[in-house]
Amino acid sequence: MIDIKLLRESPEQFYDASKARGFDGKYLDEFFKLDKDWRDNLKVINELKHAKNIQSSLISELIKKHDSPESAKNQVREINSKIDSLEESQKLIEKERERIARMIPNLLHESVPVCMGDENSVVVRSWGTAGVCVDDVNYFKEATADSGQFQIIPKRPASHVDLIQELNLADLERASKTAGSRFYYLKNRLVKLELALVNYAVDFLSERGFSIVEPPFMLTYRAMEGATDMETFKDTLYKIEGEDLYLVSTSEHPIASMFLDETMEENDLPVRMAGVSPCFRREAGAHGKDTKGIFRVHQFTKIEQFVFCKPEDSWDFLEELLKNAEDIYRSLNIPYRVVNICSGDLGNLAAKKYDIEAWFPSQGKFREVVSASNDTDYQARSLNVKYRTKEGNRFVHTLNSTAIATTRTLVAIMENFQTRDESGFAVPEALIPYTGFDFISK
RNA sequence: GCUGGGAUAGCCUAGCCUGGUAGGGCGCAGGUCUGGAAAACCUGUUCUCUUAGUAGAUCGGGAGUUCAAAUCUCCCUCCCAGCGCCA
Repeated sequence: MIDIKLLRESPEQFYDASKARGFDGKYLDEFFKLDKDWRDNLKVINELKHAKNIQSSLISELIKKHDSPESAKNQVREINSKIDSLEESQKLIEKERERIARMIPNLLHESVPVCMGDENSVVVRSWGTAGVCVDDVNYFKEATADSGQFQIIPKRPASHVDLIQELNLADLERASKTAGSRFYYLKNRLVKLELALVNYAVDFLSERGFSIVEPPFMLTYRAMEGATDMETFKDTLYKIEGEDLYLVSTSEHPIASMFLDETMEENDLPVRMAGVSPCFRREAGAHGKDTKGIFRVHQFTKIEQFVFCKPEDSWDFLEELLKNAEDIYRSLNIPYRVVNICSGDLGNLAAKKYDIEAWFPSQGKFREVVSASNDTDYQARSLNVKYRTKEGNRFVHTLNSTAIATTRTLVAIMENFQTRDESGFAVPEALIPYTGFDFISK
């Protein structure tokens, strides 16, 4: 959530940020109207309570002096009925103000490109030598701002959908029978390769100072609401029937909410954590997109980087998280580009976001595999996570970034390391110590 | 799941039986003192409000009784111990 005090003090920057994100400022107008009502109401309530407290101590004195307190009692009863009705309407105002305040997006970092639509996001750099089919060369050049290295390949490799069925690496039909579309039974060496990716990412991040966390895979509404933007995302979450529990859609959320309502010590910051968890996503609204295979699924495993830090350090940490993720993809030898996501395509929490998009030669496209965001104090405020300084308690800054989302990375490997004859694919060298084999074929 | 004991400010703790301004300690910050420090003493330590007060709120959460609830009643959550069940 945004800083309400800051919003009252300098509303202009919030109007600017909203405009850049493609919202009109109506909900801000609405907020200010409700906030004024709330404050006016509060003033009256506090005055009444003050009068009540005076009468109350008067009663206590009268009783001590053996005088009759009846008239004072009646006065308190009268005041109480006024307070009751005012507080009732105050509650309604507060609830609505809260609902609107939670919709107000974070301010933007100055380096975020201001525009609508993901095609306008700025390509920061590209890496690796991509295998590009003749038909895709123009797209590739454009998508890398003409700076991408590539090698012409005679035709697009087999799609991962065909390959996993051909090589007996997954059973999609039976998963759709037992669980529905967008589920999968992974099989055989693909399971080992997935476990290798998990272990590789865990080791990689351990060596870079992250502690490893396997969080709860479900969260209460309170924790989930603090960690994410429920207004936008509640339709994408699975709810456990009859319980106040939601399946996590990323370990970002259980890790962010780990310190809910806590005050951390300044010396304990920064905290770097690597979360390992399954991610459950309803993918509502994604009908027709990537319907086949394991590219977009309801359940996958992800290793996530998360940082709690002091406000003055968070922009450096965004670069650190991006570098870690890039280094992982470089070590796997998967070509990619880095994109600075433009204002119209940012989530409400993020002040700035980089995506890493891997090259998928059989789709002839760059597709998102990593998303690294600085949420500044926005998430920490909703979760009430502070740290102690000599000048008082301040909200921490939080950042998150994918390290490896297994299914998409598996697809990237299958497509980029495929043999010309489509009979199999190589295991990236960095993973061989984890798999114990260097090739997957029939 | 059952029985019992708990939850008070960053931490520890008193108050609860018997309703009437939440007290103390530690830690931290500032001050007095000092050449400097320690000790001692003093002040402060959570949240809200643009009339910043002789203001309001706050004792795990919610509801109730009452003029008044940390305190009494009911419901819920979590923690601890014992018992039960269990991969």
